[in-house]
Amino acid sequence: MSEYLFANIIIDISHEKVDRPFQYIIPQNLIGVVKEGDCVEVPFGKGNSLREGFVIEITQKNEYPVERLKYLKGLSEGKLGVEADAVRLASWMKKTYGSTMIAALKTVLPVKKVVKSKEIKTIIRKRTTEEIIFLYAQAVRKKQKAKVRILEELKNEEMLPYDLVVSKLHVSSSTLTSLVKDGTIVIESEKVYRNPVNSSDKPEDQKILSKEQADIVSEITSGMSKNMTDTSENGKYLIHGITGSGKTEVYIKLIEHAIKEGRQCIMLIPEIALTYQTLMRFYKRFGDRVSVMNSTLSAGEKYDQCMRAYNGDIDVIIGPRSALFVPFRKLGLVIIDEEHESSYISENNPRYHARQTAEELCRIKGATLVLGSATPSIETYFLAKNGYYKLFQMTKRLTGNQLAKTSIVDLREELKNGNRSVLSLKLKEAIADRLNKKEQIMLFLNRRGYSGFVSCRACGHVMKCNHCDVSLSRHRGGKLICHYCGYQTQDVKICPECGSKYISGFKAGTQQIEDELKKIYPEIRVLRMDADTTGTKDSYENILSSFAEGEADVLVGTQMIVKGHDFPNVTLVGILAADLSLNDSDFRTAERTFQLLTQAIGRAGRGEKEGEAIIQTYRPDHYSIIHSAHQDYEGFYKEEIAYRMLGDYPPAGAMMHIRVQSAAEMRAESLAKALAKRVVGKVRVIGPAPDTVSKVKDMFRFNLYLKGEDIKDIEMSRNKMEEYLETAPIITETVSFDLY
DNA sequence: ATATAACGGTGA
DNA sequence: CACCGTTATATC
Repeated sequence: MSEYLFANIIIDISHEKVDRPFQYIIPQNLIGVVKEGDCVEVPFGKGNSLREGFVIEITQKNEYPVERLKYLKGLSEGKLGVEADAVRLASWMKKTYGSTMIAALKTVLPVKKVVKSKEIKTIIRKRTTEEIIFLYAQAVRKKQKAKVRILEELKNEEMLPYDLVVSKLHVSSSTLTSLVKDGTIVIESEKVYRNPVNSSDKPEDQKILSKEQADIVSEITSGMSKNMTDTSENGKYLIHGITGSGKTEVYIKLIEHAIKEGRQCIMLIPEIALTYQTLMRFYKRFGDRVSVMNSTLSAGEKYDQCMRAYNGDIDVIIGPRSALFVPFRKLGLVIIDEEHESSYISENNPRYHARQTAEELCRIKGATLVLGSATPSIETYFLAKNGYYKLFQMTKRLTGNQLAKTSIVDLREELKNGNRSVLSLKLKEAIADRLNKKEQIMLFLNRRGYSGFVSCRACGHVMKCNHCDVSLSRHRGGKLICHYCGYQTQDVKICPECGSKYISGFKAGTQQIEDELKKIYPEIRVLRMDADTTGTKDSYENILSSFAEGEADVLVGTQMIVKGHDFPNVTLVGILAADLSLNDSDFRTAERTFQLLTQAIGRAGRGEKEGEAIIQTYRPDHYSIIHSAHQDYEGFYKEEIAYRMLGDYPPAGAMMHIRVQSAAEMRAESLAKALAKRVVGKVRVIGPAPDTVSKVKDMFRFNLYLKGEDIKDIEMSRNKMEEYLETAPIITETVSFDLY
């Protein structure tokens, strides 16, 4: 320890490797003046030439002998606007999510990588539309599916981006070479890349907005324009629009407006929903001013994208949460589509939440934030109701076709009537009907939360914790444990509600369903999609596209099948056990169930034909199921928010989840207990208790929950815990903090 | 980035 | 071995 204060500084971040901070002494007169995230001038190198750097940490510990440290020169006005903004954002992330500054910087700054410049290839059509149509018909006849897909696109487009065709249309390079050989197309490299699809000369794409859409666009754009002169107050909006109400068109208009004002846009999309159709709409409108980022890009390619943005070569970036950190100089608009999606929360450190981070980014940049969803998260909707976001409702479907006719089947009745199959009578009939009509079916198995909870097959009763209103799960040794508070009780043999002996852990996988279907309809062609059948991202897309091509009658799957893709020929959606996710042990289960069901129902009847949805459940009276069957978000919200208020769950109060992992069970538990003692302020501690998955890869997990009215108390408690962790003798333990 | 140390080849 | 050009290395 010494009497000095030191500043850890990163020099000239855009050029240097980010992971090397240098330490300087803060001179007396600057103590209290220099803050974390500030841009400062320091003498650097042998010549002591003055360089600009960013303060990432202020500390009393010197990592280096004091005699060899230099003095910080002073504050710099920091003309590197983009970098300074990034550092500010990183500093906010560090504070909010409790990561290290280095980790935060690494996510925020584009990591410089030596890039072997990969040429961008373009496919150019060499035949007339008539010839293409002829070839298309020929391909259909020969059942050349890949060729059909590409020719279909070529009917309308003179040229297509090569990457997009390969990745999103699943056309292999061999297919393309054969097309090149017979002279249908040529492939050109980026050097001579011209973009014929210009935003201005494509008037047929300028769809006329409905009144609903136009009103939203005009209100948000006028706010954006005001923002040009006064950036102190940036607009924040939530668009609640049912599926098919035309949100994308609104986004496009908003982006156009921002570009007209010389500003750039970031549009976040859940990775899984990045479909070819959606992308093409943006390409057609914005040509080469738009760029897409996805997880298949290499680090070098990602860096390339960032440089293009930095140099002003593009105006729009579309991508998953990491696209938020693309360094635009004059960012004017951030759009987050499907705002409620869980993929917006980062899994690794810093565990940032894209919505909150976007909000801070917009504040720093004076940019407008637009959130969109058919089923907004309760938190967001709550904030919108309280005026924090301006709320817009889009209630009309553009196509005019109706939402799927939805019915609920009570599985308890089915069992009473002697049907012990996973498929109810009504669903079986509907399946037979669709098979007859050669229409397609999706069966959705809500398997989330299948973690050994115990339910009665006769009455649907689920064993619950007496203190938490969450389900208990069965553990080895005949114990039922609440993973939320740690409450334990003995396993039961007969249902305490109805006395039936049909009480057991619920089991049903996609495999069983496939077997069952094959038994009843031997001819049926089934495609299965779950974590087991989709090892790679590619196989996931392959299954979806072969289903879209009509290669199967039924698609059976878990969550993944309800997102993204439109299948116009699907007229029946069956939800096999709607309440399974209700037995998740966390306060957001009803919300997730509602969202999933709403999305699943929305899959039926996307084309011309009318759709039908059948929800099978043991809980036909549960509000999340009833409201989703009626597609009634508002009704669901009212009940859900009342429940949150009652239990002090977010958004009514702040809540944090702390997970302790250790190879030794005892150590994990005792560390969790030690952490619980560090809590300060008005904070209630719940737990520690073993996680639902109590052991993963030989690491035992314990959870601790903090609840409080004021988020500051919780943050303070977290800081205390982190302080403790620095001194604690931790060997194999890891701790993660997660703010809800 | 940039100064310097270290390296390494060349020609007298 | 002095001399210069290249390359590796550390910068608090």
